[in-house]
Amino acid sequence: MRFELQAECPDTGARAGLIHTAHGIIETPVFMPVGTQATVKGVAQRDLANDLDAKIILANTYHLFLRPGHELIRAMGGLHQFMSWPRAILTDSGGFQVFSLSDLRKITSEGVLFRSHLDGDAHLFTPESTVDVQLAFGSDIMMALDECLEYPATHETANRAMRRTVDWAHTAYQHFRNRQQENGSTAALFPIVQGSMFADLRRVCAEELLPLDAPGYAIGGLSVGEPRSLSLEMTEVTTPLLPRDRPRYVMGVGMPDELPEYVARGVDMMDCVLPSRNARNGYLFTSAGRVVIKQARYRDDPAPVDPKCRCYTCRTFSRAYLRHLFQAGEILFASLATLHNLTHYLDTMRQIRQSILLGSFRAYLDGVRSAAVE
RNA sequence: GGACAGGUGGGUGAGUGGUUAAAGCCAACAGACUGUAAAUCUGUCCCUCCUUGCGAGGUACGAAGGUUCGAAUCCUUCCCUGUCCA
Repeated sequence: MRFELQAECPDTGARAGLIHTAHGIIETPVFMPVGTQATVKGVAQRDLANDLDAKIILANTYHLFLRPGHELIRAMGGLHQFMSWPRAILTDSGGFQVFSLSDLRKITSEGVLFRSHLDGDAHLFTPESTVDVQLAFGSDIMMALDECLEYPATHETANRAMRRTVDWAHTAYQHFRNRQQENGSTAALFPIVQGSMFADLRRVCAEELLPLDAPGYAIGGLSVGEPRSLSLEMTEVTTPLLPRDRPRYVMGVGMPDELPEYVARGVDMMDCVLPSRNARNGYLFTSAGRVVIKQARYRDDPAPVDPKCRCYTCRTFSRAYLRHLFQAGEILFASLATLHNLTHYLDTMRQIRQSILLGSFRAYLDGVRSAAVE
């Protein structure tokens, strides 16, 4: 994996670049649709590749390890072949499940002991094992196991979790390099900066991860319930510490109008379940703000969801029809809504990238900010 | 015409003398959702009023009467529905 920096905004931290992977080139800044269980819920791979033109998607180590299992995926030719997705795949390590499944796990210095949410079986996830599982998947970008904390957390707790995350990252790297020598994997492994909402911890964490000389760095532990301003603040204190010539990935963000804010702070990669999950819950993102399509006001609205949107859903269907599908619980709704929301996110990122390349990102950002004030 | 079984809030359906304006589910309405245990979850869901409170009135379990301190619950008559028999 190689990162090629193409342009930098003179007024902000925004950058445009290319990530070269074994499964294609990723234009950055990029938004990565989340496909936890080897599927972006409601969207066929054909639409992901054609209509959406997504260059990379996410999948999840914890979920795919439990079902169908990494050995099965390996036997099926790897994750790309298994799910018929020839483009890039980033897999999260299961670190987020430390947070989201906090009732079902126990953390030790060795790793995370999960009790499966499916059948209660115990599974120990370690920095080494999660590398091995992701190697079995054949992920293009693998994530190091980290400890994602809830918010709020005390400085002491955050420090302990951050220390553990650093240790685990080094352990994971050592293991990964050994494996690389054995099998010549072209995968990249990203360590994750933690430290909760404490700038000093974020700094220490970043500094201690730098010796890994990783091909990319992630900022994790955000979007766990903290005020939005804090997420941006933590990003802002961290990105300047990360290597300029490596992609930076902020995990789990954000709302559409926050995307350029992260980009302005030097972020190249983002992912979030909001466009897909909210779509299924009747909440659509548009160029004019949100359209909660399930609301009664759209009952007889013949307009498209977003007249400015190029997606199949907006080109073809009325708000009234989409609301009807939602009300009736029709499965097509999830597909059409998710296709739209992801189009909105990906097109937004393409606009952002374009503006950086053209040198007009500052104006773009100001436009987004003044629109938010109105 | 006769015999049974029934009629409960938008629907379904509990409740068979007293914390019952009436469970649960569904529908409807509103909200939440940020490296997905999510096609999930939460709230509201008879009317009116206010000092918005486990607040005050009013109306309500087919209809009308009755029994009772008290009735969706017991009695009488009527209306309606379903099944069966003529």
